[in-house]
Amino acid sequence: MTGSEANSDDLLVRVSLRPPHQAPTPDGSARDDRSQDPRALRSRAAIVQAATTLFLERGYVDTSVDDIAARAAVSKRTVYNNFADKERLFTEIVLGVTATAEQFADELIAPLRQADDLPAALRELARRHLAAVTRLPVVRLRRLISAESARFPDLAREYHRRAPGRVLTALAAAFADLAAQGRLRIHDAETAAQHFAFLVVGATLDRVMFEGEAAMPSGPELDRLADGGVEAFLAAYPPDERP
Amino acid sequence: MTGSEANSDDLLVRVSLRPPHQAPTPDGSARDDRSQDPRALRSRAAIVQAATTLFLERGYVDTSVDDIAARAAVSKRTVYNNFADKERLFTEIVLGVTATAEQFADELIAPLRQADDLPAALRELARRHLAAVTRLPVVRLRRLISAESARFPDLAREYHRRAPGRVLTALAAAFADLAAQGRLRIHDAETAAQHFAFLVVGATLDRVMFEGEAAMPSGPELDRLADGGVEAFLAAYPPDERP
DNA sequence: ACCACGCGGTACTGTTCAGTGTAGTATCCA
DNA sequence: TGGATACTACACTGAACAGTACCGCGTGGT
Repeated sequence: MTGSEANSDDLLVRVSLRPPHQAPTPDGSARDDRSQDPRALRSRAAIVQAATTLFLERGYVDTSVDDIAARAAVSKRTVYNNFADKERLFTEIVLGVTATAEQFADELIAPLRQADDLPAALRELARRHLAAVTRLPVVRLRRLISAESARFPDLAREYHRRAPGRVLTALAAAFADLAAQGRLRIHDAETAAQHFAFLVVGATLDRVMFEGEAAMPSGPELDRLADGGVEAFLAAYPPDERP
Repeated sequence: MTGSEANSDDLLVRVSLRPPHQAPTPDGSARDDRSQDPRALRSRAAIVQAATTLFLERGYVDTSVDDIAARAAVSKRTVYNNFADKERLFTEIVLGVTATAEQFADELIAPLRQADDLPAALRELARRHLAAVTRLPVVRLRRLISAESARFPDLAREYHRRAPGRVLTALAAAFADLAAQGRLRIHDAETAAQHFAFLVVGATLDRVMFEGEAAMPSGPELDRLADGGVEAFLAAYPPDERP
């Protein structure tokens, strides 16, 4: 287990351990959902961990259920006891990851609203954003989901809406506020948010999507790239001085 | 065959019909390369057409050699007479497409050098670029190559260097010239090129990579997006007036 | 202490697919 | 016209893999 290996922990994967498995008690009787048995919970967690890692490392088709079971130290039967089939396992994992991405987006943008020094806040935001987006498991997730967007179109849409899209909508909302306060000269907040985001992450993300992990820029290089994007943004959308 | 179907013609696929097949005549005798027989040429072209379409439609793993042979109206055996294996067929096709992308990049940037009205030339360039990059087969190619970047790392690097990368280097060179002529206020041409490209195509490309063909913006919408990117770029990197 | 149930192990089914072998046919070129 | 060669059709191998069946075990709840 080398240090450079993709670890699902990196994504803070905390997939719901109480799946909706069946419709909740349509007959009214107390539910014997396997969601209570600690054995089932342990197995389920192990499967999710293993599957997340493997899907990100190898993709959907090149990951077999046998591989997942082996890595989770669980029998294949147990996988199928917890997940109806491979597709549901995949979608559940992606949606779990998506939820954490959504949370990240909100936390990323929040500081902007009470920033005294707007340029400094934007620089900090940009650095965080670029660092997050170029992390290896995130890049792999992007590759994976876009590749499978034909097989799982709804899933791809949902991911995009809640992960990269969420950053843009939150950013646009913050920009709109700042514009209303007269602190940023912006007429179309949504466009400005897109420009900001892709000035900062566009080129690097594109490179990393194709060139392997080897081409990953160093930390200082990432900061330089982020700063360059912010500089261009501030030139295009100049902040008004504080009154 | 519906109008919305991906057609490999869209990419102007003209894969080399004279493959390097074997090392050229190591024994010195005149080579009987199958590259002369019109039967072989016809088969080879049909296979390339079919494989290009199918790989773009379904991806690498979900396209079987049987499918390719059937679509090319050729026996499977003929496929293997022309290409050593599925992987080589794939790489040869991608490299062929890459070559046309490379050519497109050069033709896209060329008009910039003799432009009288620089902002107008940039707007025109941006519209062309965005339109090209969001075309369905191109998007599918991006998905495909990034998805297979683990299986074909060299191929992915090569594609990126020669297709999206080529646009950036050509643009950077043109910007550097314009800056030297005092027509554009730029200190780092490479950074400026990246900013220009991703202001124009970033957000749209990202959306289209995930959301299916359904979410593809209309032509006028694309133009609006391109114009918005150019406007922001010109604000950040103002052109000096012509002397 | 009991026993139900989730578990591991293993073997199995059915299918898909890359790649090969072969024998006979059609096309090219000299 | 004849010899070479690429072609088709089809059968086949071997491997991988999703999903199922079954059995015996051992943990967890009561």
